[in-house]
Amino acid sequence: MWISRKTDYATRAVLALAIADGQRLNAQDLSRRVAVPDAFMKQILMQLRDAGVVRSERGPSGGYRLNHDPADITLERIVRIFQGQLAPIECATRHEPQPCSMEIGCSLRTVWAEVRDATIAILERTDFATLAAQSGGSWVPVGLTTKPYTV
Amino acid sequence: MWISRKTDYATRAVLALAIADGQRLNAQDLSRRVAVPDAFMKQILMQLRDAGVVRSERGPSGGYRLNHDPADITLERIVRIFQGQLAPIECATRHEPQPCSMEIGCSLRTVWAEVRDATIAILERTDFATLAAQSGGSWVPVGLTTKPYTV
DNA sequence: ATAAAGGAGACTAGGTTGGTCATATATGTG
DNA sequence: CACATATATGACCAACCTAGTCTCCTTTAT
Ligand code: SF4
Ligand code: SF4
Repeated sequence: MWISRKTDYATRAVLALAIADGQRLNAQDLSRRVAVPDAFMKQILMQLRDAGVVRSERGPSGGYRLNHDPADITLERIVRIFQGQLAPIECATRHEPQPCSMEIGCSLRTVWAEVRDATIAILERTDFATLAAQSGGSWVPVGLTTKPYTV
Repeated sequence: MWISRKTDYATRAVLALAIADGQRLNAQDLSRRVAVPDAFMKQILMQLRDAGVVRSERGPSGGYRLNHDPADITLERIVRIFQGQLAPIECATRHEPQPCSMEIGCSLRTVWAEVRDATIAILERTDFATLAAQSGGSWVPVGLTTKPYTV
């Protein structure tokens, strides 16, 4: 239970943009498509923009679109933006692990490292082009009446 | 970073007891051996007792010992006691996943399920006899001067 | 000019984490 | 029995994190 709601929301947004296939979507539209409170969605989109994942255009008929080919955006990248390190415990991060007074000869730490590596492997090989393809072009919350992805 | 300090402390305690090989250790001794505040260690040992992992004896020269063969105690079991579900997100738990309005056709969810399965597989195949063996019979915090595991 | 969009940042209720402290109960030893 | 040493129980707490909201400002198409 370590994926925060915010991270989940962000991955939803990126997936929706990947499915939209280059179309520009505004924050409100996007927030309805992925069932996220729109004020919160805006905040999340800012972070995605700062991280270079999406780019924004202002003014009426402005909005957001992906900054790269969906095939080049991995789930690992999005998760890292919002969650930081992927190791289950601080002593087992790949980069600058936090020292622990028990770490000498700690066999637990190698297990956590295994979990870390397995997790990273899965998230790195998962890109949003594949995820979009698996969604078959349609992915909407239950109860959304407006036709999805048609202006 | 989803393993809480408490869970880490609990796994340390169980590993120390596994290394002690059936010897009875009291809370204070144990707390020094694994570098955990002793009042907190007691609280954790209560939870481990309630879960049936350790058994306790009261009075002078009382203490705790493992309730089963270390080979029969998996890391998965200890983690579940303190953390509950192992899935990275509520919608992807094996038992009674939390419904989500986006779940129909959600390709993200299958990825989280992959992460869940990989994690569980590693933690289930890791038992404390193996972990103890890998520690080579000695595992103490830096700075502990008293001879470990010799009365 | 106006309206529709993004941008920046302060604020917060409620829950979780990582503990502490006081007190009661059980038991081995002399 | 008295006493020291242990576990047992439960209340309590500060700090931090989560999941948001709200207000006001700037940009831009028409
Ligand atoms: S005890 Fe081992 S697993 Fe736990 S934090 Fe220290 S090094 Fe890591
Ligand atoms: S959007 Fe998909 S991954 Fe996220 S919570 Fe809903 S079902 Fe799970």
